[in-house]
Amino acid sequence: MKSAPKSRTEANKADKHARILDAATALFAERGYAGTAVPPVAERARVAAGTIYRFFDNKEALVNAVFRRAKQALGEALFEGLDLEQAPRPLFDEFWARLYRFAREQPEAFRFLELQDHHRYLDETSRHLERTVLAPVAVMVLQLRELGVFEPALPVDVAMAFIWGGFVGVMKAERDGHLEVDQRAVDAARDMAWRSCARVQESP
Amino acid sequence: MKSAPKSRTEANKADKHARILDAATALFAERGYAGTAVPPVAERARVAAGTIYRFFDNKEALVNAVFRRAKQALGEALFEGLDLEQAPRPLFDEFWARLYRFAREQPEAFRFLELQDHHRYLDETSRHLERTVLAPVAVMVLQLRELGVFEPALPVDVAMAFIWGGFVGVMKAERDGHLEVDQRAVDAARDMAWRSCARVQESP
Amino acid sequence: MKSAPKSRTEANKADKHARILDAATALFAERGYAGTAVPPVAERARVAAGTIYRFFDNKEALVNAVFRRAKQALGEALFEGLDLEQAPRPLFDEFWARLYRFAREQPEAFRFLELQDHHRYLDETSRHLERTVLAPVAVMVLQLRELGVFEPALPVDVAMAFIWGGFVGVMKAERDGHLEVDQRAVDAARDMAWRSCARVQESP
Amino acid sequence: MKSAPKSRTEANKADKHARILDAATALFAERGYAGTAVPPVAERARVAAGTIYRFFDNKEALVNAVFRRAKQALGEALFEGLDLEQAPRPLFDEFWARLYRFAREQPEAFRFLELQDHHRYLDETSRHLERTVLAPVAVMVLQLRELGVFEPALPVDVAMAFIWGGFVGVMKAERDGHLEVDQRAVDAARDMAWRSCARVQESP
DNA sequence: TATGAATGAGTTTTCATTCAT
DNA sequence: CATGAATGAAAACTCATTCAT
Repeated sequence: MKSAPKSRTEANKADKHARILDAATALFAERGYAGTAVPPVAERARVAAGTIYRFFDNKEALVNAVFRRAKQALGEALFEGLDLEQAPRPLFDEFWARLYRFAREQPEAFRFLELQDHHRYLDETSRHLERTVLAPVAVMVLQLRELGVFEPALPVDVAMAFIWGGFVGVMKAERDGHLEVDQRAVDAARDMAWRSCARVQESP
Repeated sequence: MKSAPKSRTEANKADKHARILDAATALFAERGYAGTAVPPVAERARVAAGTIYRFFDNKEALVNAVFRRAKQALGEALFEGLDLEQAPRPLFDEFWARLYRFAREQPEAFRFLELQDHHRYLDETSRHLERTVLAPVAVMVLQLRELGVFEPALPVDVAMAFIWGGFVGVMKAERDGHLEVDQRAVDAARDMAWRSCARVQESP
Repeated sequence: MKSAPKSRTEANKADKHARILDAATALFAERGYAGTAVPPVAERARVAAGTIYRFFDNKEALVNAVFRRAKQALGEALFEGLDLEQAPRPLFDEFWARLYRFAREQPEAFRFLELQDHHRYLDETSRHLERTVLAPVAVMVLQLRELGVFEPALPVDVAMAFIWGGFVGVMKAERDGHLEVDQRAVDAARDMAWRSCARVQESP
Repeated sequence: MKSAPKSRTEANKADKHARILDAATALFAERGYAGTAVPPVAERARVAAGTIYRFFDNKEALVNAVFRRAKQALGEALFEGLDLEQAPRPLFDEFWARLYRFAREQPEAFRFLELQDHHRYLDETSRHLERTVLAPVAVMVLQLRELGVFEPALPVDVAMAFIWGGFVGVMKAERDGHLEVDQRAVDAARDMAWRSCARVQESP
């Protein structure tokens, strides 16, 4: 089921393309888009500066490609092969574990996605992806609310924004040195996230 | 009991200083530090570009001043005159209301503070302020945990990062067009925040 | 023989004028004309920057005034009350002593005069002064040559340039740390200068 | 026995480097360091302004490179292949001729070296070169003194500073229009220099 | 008249992009 | 195609000069 074997040249080319995206992701994540010059990206990717322009029209096209790849990777990390038939709490726990694994395994992509000035350079395609990728989460939240596991009055969009923000906040706190995120901390955050949505048991 | 009236010149000077900080806060919030050139800041502040350098040694000193003023304002908005003797839930609600008011009344300061990766340019004084200003929140969380209102196992640092991140996530979702933050949404987010920490009632 | 007493205001004014010239001489000597900003001159002179422009049309007028005062001072130091009737060697020694005293008592003026980029900003009046002030030296050299004390073939202009340059070279070497100019060194230089011109005794 | 021919590109690069140094030497010599802006240097070197910063970190690095090249060139012009075994007077005459040839063939380098107050921008390496290059002259003077050709009491450092200054003074006088330096003048200056050091014949 | 804050043109320096090799 | 030196427009910053007070 493999795709046709690529020629040496093509493989090489794909390789360079990936190296450029890797380098750009890392540097944009660290210094921001405006704060990153193109030549350092080239250097980190071990290509010439001019080569970047054979793959991407300009710096803005590059950052959009970086964004899309990162967002896609996030979507895959969260949902690929996810068993939606599980009981709510195990499903939620797996979701959280996947989120955390993504943040650890692709820290640059995660961090880049959380940069805040995206709106200045994202094109329509990227913006659309932004809206699409996390859509399954909305479905999950909606279902759990219907099932009576989550608060009936919980607004789905608020819930998603809050939980996502909460996770990001924890990871950002670590980067800023306010916190060390070990398994205990991740679990604590996960439990907070769950409780924030879960239906409160009425005392008898 | 007012302080002595300032001379025209002094008032003017303070004025310019403030106008520069205002302009810089707004533009840094919108475009990021590296993405903002000095002349647009000057133009927005209605001063010449060179004037900025009479008040601030360089662009980095300016962004640090912006940061400090914003952080101070946040601290004041959250804690000034806050009655810590209230019952836990009303106290928490007031805290949340103050947070929201700050985000609404000083949107640029809020946005600058929370939507930027500051670590590249903050100096030691600013970093110290960063650590200091929200310290009272930690105290609050700690007390509520001691009182048995919050989960006994709740790690204070994780809780703060998560709730803060959740709030930021909600405001960011609004800016990104994913959400409209009206009173209902704010209340929903507040309730999520509370539940995320609150001790779960054991079923009998 | 004093000039009419000046009013307080006039004295004050003359004072400021002198302070500005002093400050400018010192800073121009140290940093060069182009390397010296006007505000530091004002600060050193304890006047406001704008005040300088009440006394001098612009920076160029200021540097010309500095030049003229320094050159005049040099002329006076060298020739005022000089007894031209002395025997050649004592006359030469006194001349050298006066030159050295000027370099020591007005080091900034001396150093400023030896800066090399004067031609960029000196106006015609200053240039004329340049040519005039040292004219008496030419006369001295000429006479000594006529008297057979100096070499008969000695070109007056070369002799003046060489000796002046030699003295400057010694003082500059001190500034550059290559040399300490004490009395012994001054005397050695003086003797070199004398010998460089003096008629060589034929061996019998 | 030639070195391997350089590729077009390499030659071109070395060329640009040299052109920039040439242009900078000429302009710094004429207007001083602070008085020279970078774009005129670029224009004279027929490169873009930005190109200068590919070769030199900043303007200060450029002026240091200019200084070193000029000082090296002076050292070579004075000492390369100089036959130290000659009789004192012919050796001195050759030294003087070399000095004059340098001033004529590389007027900008000579002028830059001697007509600037370098101490504001020279780095340690340049300062070291400054002290090193003329060291052989000191040796020469010392030997001639030992041999009894020069005055026994002649202080070497004063002698060097005086003679060097004298030469510079003569060349400066020419540039200032006080003098025309033809062979006769050069010879006259050379003889002055010699006499300034030479042991005086006692009358019998 | 003196002040010194403000100005904005000019300076040094950076960097996205091109193009000869 | 890939390279990376070169470009020049734009950024950060300086400073001679002005003018409201």
